[in-house]
Amino acid sequence: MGDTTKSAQKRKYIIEKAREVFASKGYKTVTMKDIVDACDISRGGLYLYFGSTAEIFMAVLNSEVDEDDDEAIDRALKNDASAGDMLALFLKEQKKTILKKKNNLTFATYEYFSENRVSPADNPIRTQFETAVRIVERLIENGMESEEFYCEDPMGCARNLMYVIEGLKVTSSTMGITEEMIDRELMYVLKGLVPYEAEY
Amino acid sequence: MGDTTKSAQKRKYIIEKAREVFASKGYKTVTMKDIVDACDISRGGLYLYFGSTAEIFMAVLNSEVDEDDDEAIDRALKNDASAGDMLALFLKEQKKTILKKKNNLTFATYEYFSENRVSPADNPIRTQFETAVRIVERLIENGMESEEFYCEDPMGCARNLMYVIEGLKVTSSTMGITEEMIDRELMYVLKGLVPYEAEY
Amino acid sequence: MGDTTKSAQKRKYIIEKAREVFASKGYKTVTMKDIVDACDISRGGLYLYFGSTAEIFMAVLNSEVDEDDDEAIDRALKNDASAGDMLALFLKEQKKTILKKKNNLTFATYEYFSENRVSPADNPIRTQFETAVRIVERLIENGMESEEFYCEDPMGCARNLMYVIEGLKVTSSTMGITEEMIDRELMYVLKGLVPYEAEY
Amino acid sequence: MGDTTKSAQKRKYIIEKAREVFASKGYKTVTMKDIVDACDISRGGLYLYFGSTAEIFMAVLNSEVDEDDDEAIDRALKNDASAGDMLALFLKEQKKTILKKKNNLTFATYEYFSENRVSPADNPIRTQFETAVRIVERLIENGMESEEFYCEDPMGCARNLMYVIEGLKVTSSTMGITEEMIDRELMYVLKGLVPYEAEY
DNA sequence: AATGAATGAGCCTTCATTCAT
DNA sequence: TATGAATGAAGGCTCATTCAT
Repeated sequence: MGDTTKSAQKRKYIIEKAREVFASKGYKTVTMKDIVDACDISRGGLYLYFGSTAEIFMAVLNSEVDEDDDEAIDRALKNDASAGDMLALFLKEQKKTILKKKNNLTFATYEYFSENRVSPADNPIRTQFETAVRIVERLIENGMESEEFYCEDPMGCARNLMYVIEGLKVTSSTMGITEEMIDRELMYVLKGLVPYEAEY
Repeated sequence: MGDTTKSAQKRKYIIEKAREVFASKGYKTVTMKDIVDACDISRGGLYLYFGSTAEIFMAVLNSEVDEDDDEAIDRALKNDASAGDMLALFLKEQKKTILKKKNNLTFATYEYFSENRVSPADNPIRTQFETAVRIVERLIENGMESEEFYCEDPMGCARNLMYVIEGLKVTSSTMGITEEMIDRELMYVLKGLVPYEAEY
Repeated sequence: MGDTTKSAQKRKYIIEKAREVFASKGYKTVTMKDIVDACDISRGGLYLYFGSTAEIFMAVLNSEVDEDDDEAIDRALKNDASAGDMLALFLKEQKKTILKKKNNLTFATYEYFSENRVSPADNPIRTQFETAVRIVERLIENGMESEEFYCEDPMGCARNLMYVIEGLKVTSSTMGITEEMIDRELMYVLKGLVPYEAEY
Repeated sequence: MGDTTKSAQKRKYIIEKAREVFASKGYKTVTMKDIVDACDISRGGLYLYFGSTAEIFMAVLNSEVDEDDDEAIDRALKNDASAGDMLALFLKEQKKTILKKKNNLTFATYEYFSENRVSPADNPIRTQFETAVRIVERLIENGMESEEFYCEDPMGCARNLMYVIEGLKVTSSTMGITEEMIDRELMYVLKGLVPYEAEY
């Protein structure tokens, strides 16, 4: 699996370097020259692989191989973890994403999709958002069966949680945020799920 | 109050025109030329008033003189409105902001403060955010006194609401959003406040 | 008549310099930089006046204010010259055009209209060609009235002459030509016009 | 006759493909990349055979192995055709050349020799031109012997005809031309050859 | 022979910024 | 104050040409 030709390797290398550039500068102000410099290749050389920053950015996004949440969730599922543990794990991953400085593409992605409107179905951040909602909803339902959680509207609660997380992400990108602030918000939502006391 | 000299008038005029530009193009990609064109003044003329797009953008932001929520709230307060009505009014304003296409500086502001990190105290969107939280918190408390609302953690609830709104804003800028989607999320939060049934 | 503002003067200056460039390099291979260098202005400066070499070339062509043949012809007409003298004058001008090295736009014009096909009505070289045919035809007819010339098909003869001249022009641009060669061809045509002997 | 090695075959193949490129784009704007693309070979591969577009163009020209007029003329001569028929045949070939869209190198050739001045003796279009003049002259003389034609200056007439054809060629490249226009001009010249009436 | 990745020069175009008027 | 011409830097893109494989 995976093309291992030299060309494919270099493509991968460019994508990696470009991710760093986008993570630190956002999307809009990144130039082909920025990426050329980061990769230490020639101007023309870059054009052999990508024709524009938009193309590179899409390649960067597509290489984000869902390793984050989903993989961790899958691992957790296989381990017969409790719903509470799994939700905690999910939230831990989200926190990591919100807080990480290096390689954080959140804002660049906002910029890209603010400039290039795509249909909802093709919009990866929307798809990701909706997937996350469904995952959380499922976790809540599982938690209700095992009597770990109590919730009158699991789907509504899942959406509420994800919008809060989206709000935390943008807050982090634009105003700065601390781990405590994230914990406080997540905890508030979780409290609404726990029958008698919070255990997050 | 307010400088009414010709110079001040022109400054104001530039700011108005510039707001339209930022609202439609965002922050990063706006050039001095864009603003010169929008204002229909000379290149050199603009420089007499502002030295960069950053400077103009800050002027635009500072001219956003709290006319939005606060003014409406103030009007409402004077009218002896109930807490429920006032919260409904506040949310209506927020909805309007999220949905409006023209003159919507939300994303440009994100871009600006993502690029120019300022200390929390000087960050107007943070200040605005915190002000909004305090207003909502106060409204909830008022509502509890009048037994319109029931809430165990008014501050937590207020913050939850504002993060959801922040999430809705960025969703609107990047994925598109409908009025129904906004209503659904706001309703979910409000339901948690109503003793027995939702009346929003 | 004629805009005398500084801007118009500079425009004129650029056109003059550009003409020299097109005359020596043809049309296709001329770059904006070539013209910038010839004018000794800045890259950006040129763009204030013209957006492309095509635009400049059209401006050069349009500044070719018919001073050549027509003016000379007009002068001649006013002087009550004989048809023979006038035709001789016309041909002298054509010869000059064919032979001149400096400022000869013939080939550049060929290149331009070979690349940018325009409708016959808008094609200046076609218009010029047809005008010339009509002038020659008229001169022949006048010459017949004054019994200087004899010709069974004045229009056919006029066209034949102009196609020969066109052939001489392109020959000059691509193979080189001498004054003698031109004279020989023109003389051949003229001989067909003279009742008994050639007097050109 | 003819090298049949693989290498020579490939050279031939490149020349053929290149001819199409020059015919459709002219000479000056053709790049090595254009030819590489047309041949579907590698960049480096092309350089094994040719070092520049100029070199390729000369190869294309040299492969134009007089198949056109001369061959047809030769065929005609062998068939004991009359001078009138042969001249008609010659003109038909010329017309075909002027009118054909595909594979028409006329203008590219003009461009090449306008840029690269060569001595008259080495200039293939000049050589071709002069050969054609001599052929026509000969045909006229033959026609006089057989009393098909009458002409006081066969060489002058032959040159006149060929310059007209040159004029028609360039007109075709730059302004467009119809078959009728060509016929009209050729007919005009022929009429001058026919003792009493035209029979072309 | 043949490939095609890589380089770097060169042209295009747009902008921020300055400055004489 | 106000203008807008002028500059030069910066980034985009393409191509001729080379070279390791």
